[in-house]
Amino acid sequence: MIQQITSIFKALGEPTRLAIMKFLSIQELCICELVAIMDMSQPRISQHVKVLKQAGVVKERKVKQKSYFSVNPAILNDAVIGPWASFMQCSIDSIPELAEENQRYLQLDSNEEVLACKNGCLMESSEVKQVI
Amino acid sequence: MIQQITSIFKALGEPTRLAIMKFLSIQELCICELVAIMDMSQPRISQHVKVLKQAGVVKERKVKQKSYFSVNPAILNDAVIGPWASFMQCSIDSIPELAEENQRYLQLDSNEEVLACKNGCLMESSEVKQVI
DNA sequence: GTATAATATAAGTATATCATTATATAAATG
DNA sequence: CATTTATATAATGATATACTTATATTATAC
Repeated sequence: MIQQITSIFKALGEPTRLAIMKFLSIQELCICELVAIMDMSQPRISQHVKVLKQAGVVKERKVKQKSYFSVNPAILNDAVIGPWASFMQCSIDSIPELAEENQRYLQLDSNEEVLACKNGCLMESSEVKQVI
Repeated sequence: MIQQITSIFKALGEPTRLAIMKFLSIQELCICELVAIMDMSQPRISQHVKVLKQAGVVKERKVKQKSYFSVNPAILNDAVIGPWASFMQCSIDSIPELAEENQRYLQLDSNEEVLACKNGCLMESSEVKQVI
């Protein structure tokens, strides 16, 4: 789960790839067209497109020896916001990668450093905002 | 615009920061509590929280000498998906950072490399998917 | 089958990000 | 005002990502 989300956000968190996404959202394009638009080397474009493809935000269509890319149509909903919303809304119990962190979270009150830290300002501290 | 989106996606595209976001979504927490939960050094936590804060996805509340952090409540809607949706849905004309790329995009048909590339497979190529 | 075309991969370098250790700042306490 | 507390910053080293150049792959055309 965490890996999927970081993969998507990492892929989109880079200016060149973001620009590529923008153009692919308007029109299906092949590598050579992206090279012309972005005015960058072919390997650079191929590598960035590969990252986008591995993150699942673009799809490939091969015609003869050429590769046409377009954005995953679900990109504005499920493909990007879906995993993010699921992650933020689900119970931490359901996130295996955070099992140890959750154990420590549930036992914050018996943590020595935190107890020491809370002495004196307990009244003002953490309000529970949301319990799912 | 691009800088804002890459800033947000970069901030969220890292496992440690994603985990921090998850815990902050449940409860406001101070640095020492995050240190205990994540079992990481204090500077490491402070640095990651700083990245999240600069991206605008968490907010800070200072009480005495302590800093409490919580997620920006709009994070599931406006703060993350808003800029992303705006970017993907707006006209490219309205994105100053892509002005040069857009010029080349609009003149793809007179690009020699692209013309050469299209000879022979023009029929099968790019279908316009979306024109805004 | 050889040559060309379109894209992908590899290797090397440069840069950016992450993590650690040490130190600095800012606020509160005695 | 010196000391402790809580957090922030700086400096360094380690790792990851990005970019370039060169080469490999894959498919078509001759």
